[in-house]
Amino acid sequence: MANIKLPEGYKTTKQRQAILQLLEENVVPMHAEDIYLKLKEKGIELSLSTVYRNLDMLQRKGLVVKAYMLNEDKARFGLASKKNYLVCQECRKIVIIDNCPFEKFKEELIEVHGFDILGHSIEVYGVCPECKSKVSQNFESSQNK
Amino acid sequence: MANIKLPEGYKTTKQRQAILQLLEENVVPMHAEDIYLKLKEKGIELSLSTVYRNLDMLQRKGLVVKAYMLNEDKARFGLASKKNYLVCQECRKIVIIDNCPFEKFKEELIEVHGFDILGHSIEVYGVCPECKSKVSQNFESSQNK
DNA sequence: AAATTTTTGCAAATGATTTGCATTTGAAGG
DNA sequence: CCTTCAAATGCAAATCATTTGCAAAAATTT
Ligand SMILES: [Mn+2]
Ligand SMILES: [Mn+2]
Ligand SMILES: [Zn+2]
Ligand SMILES: [Zn+2]
Repeated sequence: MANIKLPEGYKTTKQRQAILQLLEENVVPMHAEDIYLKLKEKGIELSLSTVYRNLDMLQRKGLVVKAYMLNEDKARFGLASKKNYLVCQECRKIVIIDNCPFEKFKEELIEVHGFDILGHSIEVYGVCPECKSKVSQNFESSQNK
Repeated sequence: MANIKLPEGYKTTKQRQAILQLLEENVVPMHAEDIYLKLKEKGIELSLSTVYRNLDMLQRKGLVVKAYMLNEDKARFGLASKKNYLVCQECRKIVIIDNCPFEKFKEELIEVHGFDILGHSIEVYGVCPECKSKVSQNFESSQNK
């Protein structure tokens, strides 16, 4: 069901497939433990160390990206294709930024600093429209009492 | 010597001053333990937990930024003013990106996604000019034997 | 279906970060 | 200076995410 091709020499296991599929379904990069728990719920037998081992190898192979979010101390994992995003500070919702504006910027960096550029990651923190309206409602009602 | 004003209610201690000064001197965001060791070397008496406690409070107050670098699992800490940077994958050198190109991009994000934007962080991974030439030297000499 | 290689689960180890608590230090007044 | 009190420190112990060793299970290959 997961349409991601495993690198040469790695076997297809139900645990590995399930992890990849879950990452595909989820826009929000997940904690290792969340992956473990969600798959358990779905009735898939696996262990937390299997989750870690798979994420680690997928990351080394470039299929998965490991990232830390603001004010969090455990890693999140997501498919490498979903790398630039907006994060709502209220509800943790994530919106993928496509048409990444970085490409234009890249040229400039190469020119100015002489770096060979291998990759990048952009995180933008803010409040999503839904939470914005919630917050102003709360503010209004607190004014009224 | 450190020219950073502490937030209201916090006392000036030699440990705190030393940590801030070290962060000021260093372009590269540092591991908590590196801060601890470097200050010990300089003859300053402090403990690792003091380093952590201070970094934590400075981060909550917005003076310090905590970040994880690619392929590292422990946090680095740097002054908040030095937030967007280039990282050399070889030597870990960091080049601060000033004239952050994000501002132009911001408008677009607000318009398209309706987010209120509170902050952002950009990390670019690559190889610096010095390491580029080292790598090609190594390559050439390995070809010659 | 036997042989080979990879993967898994479990329990134990690791290592960064945090915390409790007794003691020291800094700032403010007198 | 001296006193007072909150804030900060050091140390040891605790926490908790992540890693690892090893024997058993599963996937590929013969
Ligand atoms: Mn979680
Ligand atoms: Mn270090
Ligand atoms: Zn939201
Ligand atoms: Zn370099």
